[in-house]
Amino acid sequence: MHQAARLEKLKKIEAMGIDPWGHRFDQRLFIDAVRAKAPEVQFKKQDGSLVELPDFDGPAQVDYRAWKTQQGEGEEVGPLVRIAGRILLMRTAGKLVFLNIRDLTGDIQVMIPKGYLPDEDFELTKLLDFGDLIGVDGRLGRTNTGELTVLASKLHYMTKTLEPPPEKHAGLQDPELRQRMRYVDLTYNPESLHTFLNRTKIIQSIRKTLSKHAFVEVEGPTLHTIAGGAAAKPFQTHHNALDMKLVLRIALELHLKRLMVGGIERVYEIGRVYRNEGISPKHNPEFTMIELYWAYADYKIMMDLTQQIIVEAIEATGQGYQLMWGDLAIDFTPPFARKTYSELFQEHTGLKIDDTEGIAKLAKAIGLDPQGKHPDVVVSEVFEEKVEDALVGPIFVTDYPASLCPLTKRSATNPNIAERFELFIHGMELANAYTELNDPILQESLFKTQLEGMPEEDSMAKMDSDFIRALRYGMPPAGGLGIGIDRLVMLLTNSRSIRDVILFPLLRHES
RNA sequence: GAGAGCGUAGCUCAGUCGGUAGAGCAAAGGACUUUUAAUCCUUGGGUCGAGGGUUCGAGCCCCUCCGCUCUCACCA
Repeated sequence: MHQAARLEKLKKIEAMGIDPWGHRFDQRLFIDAVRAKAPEVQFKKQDGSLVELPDFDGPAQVDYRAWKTQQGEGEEVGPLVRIAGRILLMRTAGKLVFLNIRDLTGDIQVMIPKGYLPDEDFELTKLLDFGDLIGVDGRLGRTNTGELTVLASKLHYMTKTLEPPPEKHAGLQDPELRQRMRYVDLTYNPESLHTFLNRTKIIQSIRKTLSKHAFVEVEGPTLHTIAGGAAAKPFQTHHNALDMKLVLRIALELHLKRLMVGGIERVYEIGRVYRNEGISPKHNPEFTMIELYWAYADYKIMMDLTQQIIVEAIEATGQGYQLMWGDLAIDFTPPFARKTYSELFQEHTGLKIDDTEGIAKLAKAIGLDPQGKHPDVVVSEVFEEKVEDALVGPIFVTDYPASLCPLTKRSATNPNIAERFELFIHGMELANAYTELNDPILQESLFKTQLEGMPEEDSMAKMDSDFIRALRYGMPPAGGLGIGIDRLVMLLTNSRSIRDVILFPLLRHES
Protein backbone atom coordinates (compact mmCIF):
# COMPACT_ATOMS: atom_id res chain seq x y z
CA MET A 1 0.00 0.00 0.00
CA HIS A 2 1.16 3.55 0.71
CA GLN A 3 4.05 2.27 2.83
CA ALA A 4 5.14 -0.20 0.15
CA ALA A 5 5.86 2.56 -2.36
CA ARG A 6 8.01 4.38 0.17
CA LEU A 7 9.93 1.23 1.07
CA GLU A 8 10.55 0.67 -2.63
CA LYS A 9 12.02 4.18 -2.93
CA LEU A 10 14.09 3.59 0.19
CA LYS A 11 15.69 0.57 -1.48
CA LYS A 12 16.38 2.54 -4.64
CA ILE A 13 18.08 5.28 -2.62
CA GLU A 14 20.27 2.68 -0.92
CA ALA A 15 21.03 1.17 -4.35
CA MET A 16 22.34 4.58 -5.43
CA GLY A 17 24.88 4.32 -2.62
CA ILE A 18 23.12 7.02 -0.56
CA ASP A 19 22.39 6.59 3.15
CA PRO A 20 18.67 7.35 3.43
CA TRP A 21 19.02 8.10 7.13
CA GLY A 22 21.40 11.02 6.77
CA HIS A 23 24.34 12.24 8.75
CA ARG A 24 25.87 15.21 10.50
CA PHE A 25 25.37 18.36 8.45
CA ASP A 26 27.65 21.24 9.42
CA GLN A 27 27.17 24.94 8.64
CA ARG A 28 23.46 24.43 8.17
CA LEU A 29 21.43 27.61 8.65
CA PHE A 30 17.95 27.95 10.07
CA ILE A 31 15.48 29.06 7.45
CA ASP A 32 14.69 32.34 9.21
CA ALA A 33 18.42 33.15 9.07
CA VAL A 34 18.43 32.38 5.36
CA ARG A 35 15.40 34.64 4.86
CA ALA A 36 17.28 37.38 6.66
CA LYS A 37 19.89 37.24 3.91
CA ALA A 38 17.32 38.28 1.30
CA PRO A 39 18.85 41.79 0.88
CA GLU A 40 22.11 40.15 -0.22
CA VAL A 41 20.40 38.92 -3.37
CA GLN A 42 21.28 41.51 -6.02
CA PHE A 43 21.44 41.98 -9.76
CA LYS A 44 24.93 42.15 -11.29
CA LYS A 45 25.10 44.13 -14.52
CA GLN A 46 27.48 43.35 -17.30
CA ASP A 47 29.75 46.22 -16.20
CA GLY A 48 30.06 44.56 -12.80
CA SER A 49 27.91 47.05 -10.90
CA LEU A 50 25.41 45.71 -8.37
CA VAL A 51 21.77 46.80 -8.35
CA GLU A 52 19.39 46.22 -5.44
CA LEU A 53 16.31 44.21 -6.26
CA PRO A 54 12.86 45.81 -6.11
CA ASP A 55 10.92 45.54 -2.84
CA PHE A 56 8.95 42.32 -3.23
CA ASP A 57 7.50 42.58 0.27
CA GLY A 58 6.16 46.06 -0.31
CA PRO A 59 2.60 46.93 -1.30
CA ALA A 60 3.31 47.23 -5.04
CA GLN A 61 3.10 44.13 -7.24
CA VAL A 62 6.47 43.63 -8.90
CA ASP A 63 6.89 41.95 -12.27
CA TYR A 64 10.38 40.63 -11.67
CA ARG A 65 10.82 39.29 -15.18
CA ALA A 66 10.03 42.71 -16.68
CA TRP A 67 12.27 44.40 -14.12
CA LYS A 68 15.20 42.19 -15.09
CA THR A 69 14.62 42.92 -18.77
CA GLN A 70 14.84 46.63 -17.99
CA GLN A 71 18.23 46.15 -16.36
CA GLY A 72 19.71 44.83 -19.58
CA GLU A 73 22.41 42.17 -19.66
CA GLY A 74 23.44 40.72 -16.33
CA GLU A 75 22.61 38.08 -13.75
CA GLU A 76 21.18 37.66 -10.29
CA VAL A 77 23.73 36.96 -7.56
CA GLY A 78 23.12 35.76 -4.04
CA PRO A 79 24.84 34.11 -1.06
CA LEU A 80 25.46 30.39 -0.85
CA VAL A 81 23.38 28.78 1.89
CA ARG A 82 22.89 25.35 3.39
CA ILE A 83 19.51 24.37 4.79
CA ALA A 84 17.81 21.24 6.04
CA GLY A 85 14.18 20.46 6.67
CA ARG A 86 11.05 18.56 5.83
CA ILE A 87 9.46 18.48 2.39
CA LEU A 88 5.98 19.99 2.68
CA LEU A 89 5.10 20.53 -0.95
CA MET A 90 6.58 19.34 -4.20
CA ARG A 91 5.83 20.48 -7.76
CA THR A 92 7.53 19.05 -10.77
CA ALA A 93 7.48 20.80 -14.11
CA GLY A 94 9.39 18.35 -16.24
CA LYS A 95 13.05 19.10 -15.77
CA LEU A 96 12.37 21.58 -13.00
CA VAL A 97 11.34 20.63 -9.48
CA PHE A 98 10.10 22.95 -6.73
CA LEU A 99 10.09 21.95 -3.09
CA ASN A 100 8.80 23.76 -0.05
CA ILE A 101 10.97 22.95 2.95
CA ARG A 102 10.09 23.58 6.61
CA ASP A 103 12.37 23.67 9.64
CA LEU A 104 11.78 24.84 13.20
CA THR A 105 11.98 28.48 12.16
CA GLY A 106 10.00 28.64 8.95
CA ASP A 107 9.44 27.59 5.34
CA ILE A 108 11.30 28.33 2.15
CA GLN A 109 11.08 27.30 -1.49
CA VAL A 110 13.81 25.27 -3.17
CA MET A 111 14.19 25.18 -6.95
CA ILE A 112 15.93 22.20 -8.54
CA PRO A 113 16.63 22.75 -12.25
CA LYS A 114 18.00 19.77 -14.18
CA GLY A 115 21.54 20.54 -15.31
CA TYR A 116 22.18 22.98 -12.44
CA LEU A 117 23.23 20.17 -10.12
CA PRO A 118 24.72 16.68 -10.58
CA ASP A 119 22.46 14.38 -12.64
CA GLU A 120 22.46 11.90 -9.79
CA ASP A 121 20.95 14.54 -7.50
CA PHE A 122 18.24 15.33 -10.03
CA GLU A 123 17.44 11.60 -10.30
CA LEU A 124 17.09 11.64 -6.53
CA THR A 125 14.13 14.04 -6.76
CA LYS A 126 12.09 11.19 -8.25
CA LEU A 127 12.59 9.27 -5.01
CA LEU A 128 11.49 12.10 -2.72
CA ASP A 129 8.22 11.86 -0.83
CA PHE A 130 6.20 14.40 1.09
CA GLY A 131 7.55 14.46 4.62
CA ASP A 132 11.12 13.40 3.78
CA LEU A 133 13.93 15.31 5.43
CA ILE A 134 16.44 16.77 3.04
CA GLY A 135 19.51 19.01 3.11
CA VAL A 136 20.12 21.51 0.34
CA ASP A 137 23.16 23.52 -0.72
CA GLY A 138 22.39 26.35 -3.06
CA ARG A 139 22.43 29.98 -3.97
CA LEU A 140 19.78 32.24 -2.53
CA GLY A 141 17.82 33.96 -5.28
CA ARG A 142 14.44 34.92 -6.62
CA THR A 143 12.17 33.15 -9.08
CA ASN A 144 10.39 35.00 -11.85
CA THR A 145 7.57 35.79 -9.45
CA GLY A 146 10.06 37.25 -6.99
CA GLU A 147 9.73 34.50 -4.41
CA LEU A 148 12.84 34.00 -2.30
CA THR A 149 14.21 30.60 -3.32
CA VAL A 150 17.23 28.40 -2.80
CA LEU A 151 18.57 27.27 -6.19
CA ALA A 152 19.83 23.82 -5.34
CA SER A 153 23.31 22.91 -6.43
CA LYS A 154 23.50 19.81 -4.22
CA LEU A 155 20.97 17.61 -2.42
CA HIS A 156 21.70 15.63 0.75
CA TYR A 157 19.28 12.90 1.78
CA MET A 158 18.59 13.24 5.49
CA THR A 159 15.74 10.87 6.36
CA LYS A 160 13.17 8.84 4.47
CA THR A 161 9.67 8.92 5.91
CA LEU A 162 7.75 5.69 5.73
CA GLU A 163 4.35 7.16 6.67
CA PRO A 164 2.47 9.68 4.55
CA PRO A 165 1.72 13.13 5.98
CA PRO A 166 -1.85 14.28 6.61
CA GLU A 167 -3.96 16.03 4.03
CA LYS A 168 -1.91 18.94 2.73
CA HIS A 169 -4.48 21.73 2.94
CA ALA A 170 -6.42 20.84 6.07
CA GLY A 171 -3.59 19.24 8.05
CA LEU A 172 -4.40 16.81 10.83
CA GLN A 173 -7.85 17.70 12.20
CA ASP A 174 -8.95 14.76 14.35
CA PRO A 175 -8.32 16.02 17.90
CA GLU A 176 -7.48 12.57 19.18
CA LEU A 177 -4.89 11.97 16.47
CA ARG A 178 -3.44 15.42 17.04
CA GLN A 179 -2.78 14.54 20.68
CA ARG A 180 -1.77 10.95 20.13
CA MET A 181 0.56 11.80 17.26
CA ARG A 182 1.76 15.19 18.46
CA TYR A 183 4.82 14.80 16.24
CA VAL A 184 2.55 15.00 13.19
CA ASP A 185 0.48 17.80 14.67
CA LEU A 186 3.54 19.94 15.38
CA THR A 187 4.90 19.51 11.87
CA TYR A 188 1.74 20.09 9.90
CA ASN A 189 -0.28 22.47 12.10
CA PRO A 190 1.92 25.55 12.52
CA GLU A 191 -0.43 27.08 15.08
CA SER A 192 0.13 24.08 17.31
CA LEU A 193 3.91 24.56 17.20
CA HIS A 194 3.38 28.26 17.80
CA THR A 195 1.34 27.54 20.92
CA PHE A 196 3.99 25.27 22.40
CA LEU A 197 6.81 27.68 21.56
CA ASN A 198 4.78 30.36 23.33
CA ARG A 199 4.38 28.06 26.31
CA THR A 200 8.16 27.92 26.55
CA LYS A 201 8.42 31.70 26.22
CA ILE A 202 5.89 32.18 29.02
CA ILE A 203 7.78 29.87 31.37
CA GLN A 204 11.09 31.53 30.50
CA SER A 205 9.50 34.90 31.19
CA ILE A 206 8.28 33.76 34.60
CA ARG A 207 11.81 32.66 35.52
CA LYS A 208 13.15 36.01 34.34
CA THR A 209 10.60 37.96 36.37
CA LEU A 210 11.41 35.99 39.50
CA SER A 211 15.15 36.30 39.08
CA LYS A 212 14.68 40.08 39.10
CA HIS A 213 13.36 39.61 42.64
CA ALA A 214 16.31 37.37 43.64
CA PHE A 215 14.26 34.17 43.76
CA VAL A 216 16.02 30.80 43.91
CA GLU A 217 14.62 27.94 41.82
CA VAL A 218 14.65 24.50 43.44
CA GLU A 219 13.40 20.97 42.81
CA GLY A 220 11.39 19.24 45.49
CA PRO A 221 10.52 15.55 45.67
CA THR A 222 7.67 14.26 43.55
CA LEU A 223 7.36 11.06 45.59
CA HIS A 224 5.69 11.92 48.88
CA THR A 225 4.66 9.91 51.89
CA ILE A 226 1.77 12.31 52.60
CA ALA A 227 -0.17 14.05 49.84
CA GLY A 228 -0.25 17.47 51.47
CA GLY A 229 -0.60 21.08 50.45
CA ALA A 230 -3.85 20.70 48.54
CA ALA A 231 -7.14 18.85 48.57
CA ALA A 232 -6.98 16.18 45.89
CA LYS A 233 -6.81 12.43 45.46
CA PRO A 234 -3.23 11.31 44.85
CA PHE A 235 -1.80 8.64 42.57
CA GLN A 236 -0.46 5.79 44.69
CA THR A 237 2.74 3.92 44.13
CA HIS A 238 5.18 1.76 46.04
CA HIS A 239 8.90 1.61 46.62
CA ASN A 240 10.06 -1.99 46.54
CA ALA A 241 13.39 -1.85 48.38
CA LEU A 242 11.95 0.14 51.27
CA ASP A 243 8.56 -1.61 51.03
CA MET A 244 7.00 1.77 51.37
CA LYS A 245 3.73 3.23 50.18
CA LEU A 246 4.24 6.45 48.31
CA VAL A 247 2.05 8.98 46.55
CA LEU A 248 2.84 11.36 43.73
CA ARG A 249 2.76 14.93 44.93
CA ILE A 250 -0.45 16.96 44.55
CA ALA A 251 1.21 20.28 45.40
CA LEU A 252 4.63 21.83 45.90
CA GLU A 253 3.84 23.78 49.03
CA LEU A 254 5.05 21.93 52.06
CA HIS A 255 8.58 21.22 50.84
CA LEU A 256 9.08 24.76 49.62
CA LYS A 257 8.07 25.99 53.07
CA ARG A 258 10.62 23.65 54.63
CA LEU A 259 13.19 25.36 52.43
CA MET A 260 12.02 28.73 53.76
CA VAL A 261 12.81 27.39 57.22
CA GLY A 262 16.20 26.42 55.77
CA GLY A 263 16.93 30.00 54.87
CA ILE A 264 16.07 30.05 51.15
CA GLU A 265 14.06 33.19 51.69
CA ARG A 266 12.77 33.60 48.16
CA VAL A 267 12.14 30.18 46.70
CA TYR A 268 10.10 28.74 43.88
CA GLU A 269 9.55 25.58 41.92
CA ILE A 270 7.99 25.09 38.50
CA GLY A 271 6.97 21.49 38.56
CA ARG A 272 4.59 18.75 37.67
CA VAL A 273 1.89 17.76 40.11
CA TYR A 274 -0.44 14.79 39.83
CA ARG A 275 -4.08 14.55 40.80
CA ASN A 276 -6.04 11.36 40.40
CA GLU A 277 -9.27 13.01 39.40
CA GLY A 278 -11.45 13.76 36.43
CA ILE A 279 -10.26 14.81 33.01
CA SER A 280 -11.87 17.84 31.41
CA PRO A 281 -10.95 20.75 29.15
CA LYS A 282 -9.53 22.39 32.28
CA HIS A 283 -8.09 19.32 34.02
CA ASN A 284 -5.31 16.90 33.11
CA PRO A 285 -4.12 14.28 35.65
CA GLU A 286 -0.62 15.72 35.50
CA PHE A 287 -0.17 19.44 35.15
CA THR A 288 2.40 22.11 35.84
CA MET A 289 2.30 24.55 38.71
CA ILE A 290 4.53 27.23 39.97
CA GLU A 291 4.59 27.85 43.68
CA LEU A 292 6.73 30.53 45.24
CA TYR A 293 7.37 31.80 48.74
CA TRP A 294 8.73 35.23 49.64
CA ALA A 295 9.97 35.80 53.19
CA TYR A 296 8.88 38.99 54.97
CA ALA A 297 6.24 39.62 52.31
CA ASP A 298 2.47 39.15 52.43
CA TYR A 299 -0.43 38.36 50.11
CA LYS A 300 -0.65 41.95 48.91
CA ILE A 301 2.90 41.80 47.62
CA MET A 302 1.89 38.49 46.02
CA MET A 303 -0.87 40.33 44.14
CA ASP A 304 1.63 42.80 42.72
CA LEU A 305 3.96 39.96 41.80
CA THR A 306 1.20 37.89 40.18
CA GLN A 307 0.26 40.84 38.04
CA GLN A 308 3.88 41.44 37.08
CA ILE A 309 4.40 37.77 36.17
CA ILE A 310 1.34 37.76 33.91
CA VAL A 311 1.96 41.12 32.28
CA GLU A 312 5.59 40.27 31.50
CA ALA A 313 4.55 36.84 30.18
CA ILE A 314 2.11 38.50 27.78
CA GLU A 315 4.85 40.83 26.62
CA ALA A 316 7.16 37.83 26.13
CA THR A 317 4.69 36.33 23.66
CA GLY A 318 4.72 39.59 21.70
CA GLN A 319 1.04 40.30 22.30
CA GLY A 320 -0.84 43.33 23.59
CA TYR A 321 -2.96 43.39 26.75
CA GLN A 322 -6.27 42.89 24.91
CA LEU A 323 -6.56 39.17 24.24
CA MET A 324 -9.29 36.96 22.90
CA TRP A 325 -10.00 33.61 24.46
CA GLY A 326 -12.34 31.84 22.07
CA ASP A 327 -15.11 34.39 21.65
CA LEU A 328 -14.42 35.92 25.08
CA ALA A 329 -12.37 39.07 25.44
CA ILE A 330 -9.86 39.51 28.27
CA ASP A 331 -8.34 42.85 29.15
CA PHE A 332 -5.03 42.28 30.91
CA THR A 333 -4.22 45.98 31.14
CA PRO A 334 -2.81 46.48 34.65
CA PRO A 335 -3.76 47.07 37.36
CA PHE A 336 -6.13 44.08 37.70
CA ALA A 337 -9.30 44.62 39.77
CA ARG A 338 -9.22 43.72 43.48
CA LYS A 339 -12.36 42.95 45.49
CA THR A 340 -12.96 41.21 48.77
CA TYR A 341 -14.74 37.90 49.03
CA SER A 342 -17.53 39.36 51.17
CA GLU A 343 -18.01 42.36 48.85
CA LEU A 344 -18.42 40.04 45.87
CA PHE A 345 -20.65 37.71 47.83
CA GLN A 346 -23.00 40.54 48.69
CA GLU A 347 -22.83 41.95 45.16
CA HIS A 348 -23.88 38.70 43.52
CA THR A 349 -26.25 37.24 46.13
CA GLY A 350 -27.63 40.34 47.85
CA LEU A 351 -26.82 38.68 51.17
CA LYS A 352 -24.33 39.63 53.83
CA ILE A 353 -21.71 36.98 54.34
CA ASP A 354 -22.62 36.53 58.03
CA ASP A 355 -26.33 36.04 57.27
CA THR A 356 -26.14 32.31 57.97
CA GLU A 357 -29.89 31.73 57.79
CA GLY A 358 -30.39 33.65 54.57
CA ILE A 359 -27.45 31.93 52.95
CA ALA A 360 -28.75 28.50 53.98
CA LYS A 361 -32.07 29.39 52.37
CA LEU A 362 -30.38 30.50 49.18
CA ALA A 363 -28.25 27.35 49.18
CA LYS A 364 -31.37 25.20 49.29
CA ALA A 365 -32.98 27.30 46.59
CA ILE A 366 -30.12 26.63 44.18
CA GLY A 367 -30.05 22.93 44.90
CA LEU A 368 -27.31 22.74 47.52
CA ASP A 369 -27.69 20.88 50.79
CA PRO A 370 -26.53 23.04 53.71
CA GLN A 371 -27.58 20.42 56.29
CA GLY A 372 -24.87 19.59 58.82
CA LYS A 373 -22.24 21.74 57.15
CA HIS A 374 -20.10 24.42 58.70
CA PRO A 375 -21.58 27.83 57.74
CA ASP A 376 -18.34 28.79 55.96
CA VAL A 377 -18.55 25.65 53.84
CA VAL A 378 -22.06 26.68 52.79
CA VAL A 379 -20.83 30.19 52.03
CA SER A 380 -18.05 28.70 49.92
CA GLU A 381 -20.44 26.47 47.96
CA VAL A 382 -22.79 29.36 47.28
CA PHE A 383 -19.84 31.53 46.27
CA GLU A 384 -18.63 28.95 43.79
CA GLU A 385 -22.13 28.60 42.37
CA LYS A 386 -23.21 32.23 42.21
CA VAL A 387 -20.04 34.30 42.05
CA GLU A 388 -17.10 32.47 40.48
CA ASP A 389 -18.69 31.78 37.12
CA ALA A 390 -19.83 35.39 36.90
CA LEU A 391 -16.33 36.79 37.32
CA VAL A 392 -14.95 38.03 34.02
CA GLY A 393 -11.66 39.25 35.39
CA PRO A 394 -8.83 39.37 35.64
CA ILE A 395 -9.89 40.04 39.23
CA PHE A 396 -8.20 39.33 42.54
CA VAL A 397 -10.72 37.97 45.04
CA THR A 398 -9.30 38.70 48.47
CA ASP A 399 -9.87 37.99 52.16
CA TYR A 400 -11.44 34.52 52.31
CA PRO A 401 -13.29 33.10 55.32
CA ALA A 402 -10.54 31.83 57.59
CA SER A 403 -11.96 28.37 58.24
CA LEU A 404 -11.57 27.48 54.55
CA CYS A 405 -7.85 28.15 54.64
CA PRO A 406 -5.89 25.98 57.08
CA LEU A 407 -2.51 27.05 55.71
CA THR A 408 -3.21 30.77 55.78
CA LYS A 409 -2.44 33.47 58.27
CA ARG A 410 -5.41 35.19 59.84
CA SER A 411 -5.94 38.89 59.38
CA ALA A 412 -4.48 40.85 62.26
CA THR A 413 -7.67 42.92 62.47
CA ASN A 414 -10.24 40.15 61.95
CA PRO A 415 -9.44 36.55 62.95
CA ASN A 416 -12.34 35.24 60.83
CA ILE A 417 -10.66 36.40 57.66
CA ALA A 418 -7.67 34.75 56.03
CA GLU A 419 -5.12 36.80 54.15
CA ARG A 420 -5.66 35.03 50.86
CA PHE A 421 -6.54 35.87 47.29
CA GLU A 422 -7.45 33.96 44.18
CA LEU A 423 -7.16 35.38 40.69
CA PHE A 424 -10.12 34.62 38.44
CA ILE A 425 -10.48 35.03 34.70
CA HIS A 426 -13.76 34.00 33.08
CA GLY A 427 -14.62 31.78 36.02
CA MET A 428 -11.31 29.98 35.84
CA GLU A 429 -9.11 29.98 38.90
CA LEU A 430 -5.65 30.95 37.76
CA ALA A 431 -3.71 31.80 40.90
CA ASN A 432 -4.02 31.36 44.63
CA ALA A 433 -1.96 33.11 47.26
CA TYR A 434 -1.70 33.52 51.01
CA THR A 435 0.06 35.31 53.69
CA GLU A 436 1.47 32.03 54.91
CA LEU A 437 0.66 30.63 58.32
CA ASN A 438 3.95 30.16 60.17
CA ASP A 439 2.66 29.46 63.69
CA PRO A 440 3.38 25.75 64.26
CA ILE A 441 1.00 25.46 67.20
CA LEU A 442 -1.93 26.94 65.29
CA GLN A 443 -0.95 24.95 62.19
CA GLU A 444 -1.00 21.70 64.13
CA SER A 445 -4.38 22.40 65.66
CA LEU A 446 -5.80 23.37 62.23
CA PHE A 447 -4.55 20.08 60.84
CA LYS A 448 -6.30 18.29 63.66
CA THR A 449 -9.58 20.16 63.33
CA GLN A 450 -11.47 18.78 60.41
CA LEU A 451 -14.14 21.04 59.04
CA GLU A 452 -17.61 19.68 59.59
CA GLY A 453 -19.22 18.22 56.49
CA MET A 454 -15.99 17.63 54.66
CA PRO A 455 -14.42 14.19 54.19
CA GLU A 456 -10.71 14.03 54.89
CA GLU A 457 -9.65 13.53 51.28
CA ASP A 458 -11.47 16.74 50.32
CA SER A 459 -9.64 18.75 52.92
CA MET A 460 -6.15 20.08 52.67
CA ALA A 461 -5.80 19.64 56.40
CA LYS A 462 -3.67 16.50 56.43
CA MET A 463 -1.35 15.98 59.33
CA ASP A 464 2.27 16.19 58.30
CA SER A 465 4.25 16.05 61.51
CA ASP A 466 7.62 16.62 59.87
CA PHE A 467 6.23 19.80 58.37
CA ILE A 468 5.03 20.90 61.81
CA ARG A 469 8.48 20.14 63.20
CA ALA A 470 10.02 22.28 60.45
CA LEU A 471 7.75 25.17 61.39
CA ARG A 472 8.87 24.78 65.01
CA TYR A 473 12.38 25.62 63.82
CA GLY A 474 10.99 28.90 62.55
CA MET A 475 9.63 29.85 59.13
CA PRO A 476 9.76 33.58 58.49
CA PRO A 477 6.49 35.40 57.91
CA ALA A 478 5.95 35.20 54.16
CA GLY A 479 3.72 35.53 51.18
CA GLY A 480 3.14 32.48 49.01
CA LEU A 481 1.68 32.09 45.54
CA GLY A 482 0.62 29.29 43.24
CA ILE A 483 -0.22 29.62 39.55
CA GLY A 484 -1.54 26.95 37.23
CA ILE A 485 0.92 27.23 34.36
CA ASP A 486 -1.21 25.28 31.90
CA ARG A 487 -4.20 27.51 32.52
CA LEU A 488 -2.09 30.63 32.16
CA VAL A 489 -0.76 29.31 28.86
CA MET A 490 -4.33 28.52 27.76
CA LEU A 491 -5.35 32.11 28.36
CA LEU A 492 -2.30 33.63 26.69
CA THR A 493 -2.39 31.35 23.62
CA ASN A 494 -6.14 31.39 23.00
CA SER A 495 -6.43 27.68 23.73
CA ARG A 496 -9.78 26.49 25.03
CA SER A 497 -8.59 23.08 26.18
CA ILE A 498 -5.77 22.21 28.54
CA ARG A 499 -4.94 19.42 26.08
CA ASP A 500 -3.96 22.03 23.53
CA VAL A 501 -1.17 23.29 25.80
CA ILE A 502 0.12 19.95 27.12
CA LEU A 503 2.34 18.20 24.57
CA PHE A 504 1.32 14.70 25.55
CA PRO A 505 -1.94 14.74 27.51
CA LEU A 506 -3.08 11.51 29.13
CA LEU A 507 -4.97 9.32 26.65
CA ARG A 508 -6.59 5.97 26.84
CA HIS A 509 -4.63 3.03 25.48
CA GLU A 510 -4.79 2.83 21.73
CA SER A 511 -6.91 -0.18 20.82
C1' G B 1 -21.41 9.52 36.25
C1' A B 2 -25.69 12.00 32.91
C1' G B 3 -27.11 14.15 28.24
C1' A B 4 -26.07 15.52 23.11
C1' G B 5 -23.17 14.88 18.72
C1' C B 6 -19.73 12.09 15.96
C1' G B 7 -17.00 7.40 14.00
C1' U B 8 -17.20 6.18 5.86
C1' A B 9 -10.18 5.28 1.62
C1' G B 10 -3.53 6.94 4.46
C1' C B 11 -5.65 12.37 5.45
C1' U B 12 -9.94 16.05 5.02
C1' C B 13 -14.90 15.15 4.24
C1' A B 14 -19.88 14.16 1.23
C1' G B 15 -23.38 10.18 1.14
C1' U B 16 -30.77 12.53 -0.42
C1' C B 17 -36.35 8.38 0.66
C1' G B 18 -33.40 1.92 2.99
C1' G B 19 -31.85 0.07 -3.52
C1' U B 20 -24.43 -1.16 -7.24
C1' A B 21 -19.52 3.02 -1.94
C1' G B 22 -18.31 8.95 -3.51
C1' A B 23 -15.04 13.59 -3.99
C1' G B 24 -10.53 16.30 -3.01
C1' C B 25 -5.69 15.53 -1.28
C1' A B 26 -2.14 11.50 -0.90
C1' A B 27 -0.30 6.86 -3.81
C1' A B 28 1.13 4.37 -8.81
C1' G B 29 2.03 5.36 -14.36
C1' G B 30 2.53 9.35 -18.06
C1' A B 31 3.27 14.94 -20.11
C1' C B 32 5.59 19.57 -18.77
C1' U B 33 12.55 24.06 -17.33
C1' U B 34 9.63 29.46 -13.19
C1' U B 35 5.86 26.42 -10.08
C1' U B 36 3.08 28.43 -5.59
C1' A B 37 -2.83 24.04 -2.51
C1' A B 38 0.94 23.88 -9.89
C1' U B 39 -1.83 21.88 -14.04
C1' C B 40 -3.42 17.91 -17.51
C1' C B 41 -4.31 12.40 -18.82
C1' U B 42 -4.62 7.28 -16.76
C1' U B 43 -4.87 3.61 -12.69
C1' G B 44 -5.27 1.32 -8.04
C1' G B 45 -7.23 1.93 -3.13
C1' G B 46 -13.17 0.42 1.61
C1' U B 47 -14.36 -5.20 7.57
C1' C B 48 -18.74 2.26 6.26
C1' G B 49 -15.84 1.63 14.76
C1' A B 50 -17.40 -3.82 16.59
C1' G B 51 -21.32 -7.27 17.29
C1' G B 52 -26.41 -8.44 16.93
C1' G B 53 -31.50 -7.35 15.03
C1' U B 54 -35.54 -5.61 11.49
C1' U B 55 -35.91 -6.04 6.07
C1' C B 56 -36.29 -9.08 -0.35
C1' G B 57 -32.33 -5.45 0.52
C1' A B 58 -28.88 -1.54 5.82
C1' G B 59 -23.35 3.30 5.65
C1' C B 60 -28.58 4.95 6.57
C1' C B 61 -33.70 2.09 10.96
C1' C B 62 -33.47 -0.63 16.13
C1' C B 63 -30.38 -2.83 20.32
C1' U B 64 -25.65 -3.69 22.87
C1' C B 65 -20.65 -2.49 23.22
C1' C B 66 -16.02 0.45 22.07
C1' G B 67 -13.77 5.15 21.05
C1' C B 68 -13.71 10.54 20.34
C1' U B 69 -15.79 15.61 21.04
C1' C B 70 -18.90 19.03 23.61
C1' U B 71 -22.14 20.38 27.82
C1' C B 72 -23.23 19.28 32.83
C1' A B 73 -21.56 16.82 37.34
C1' C B 74 -16.87 15.89 39.84
C1' C B 75 -12.55 18.95 40.40
C1' A B 76 -8.69 24.88 46.15
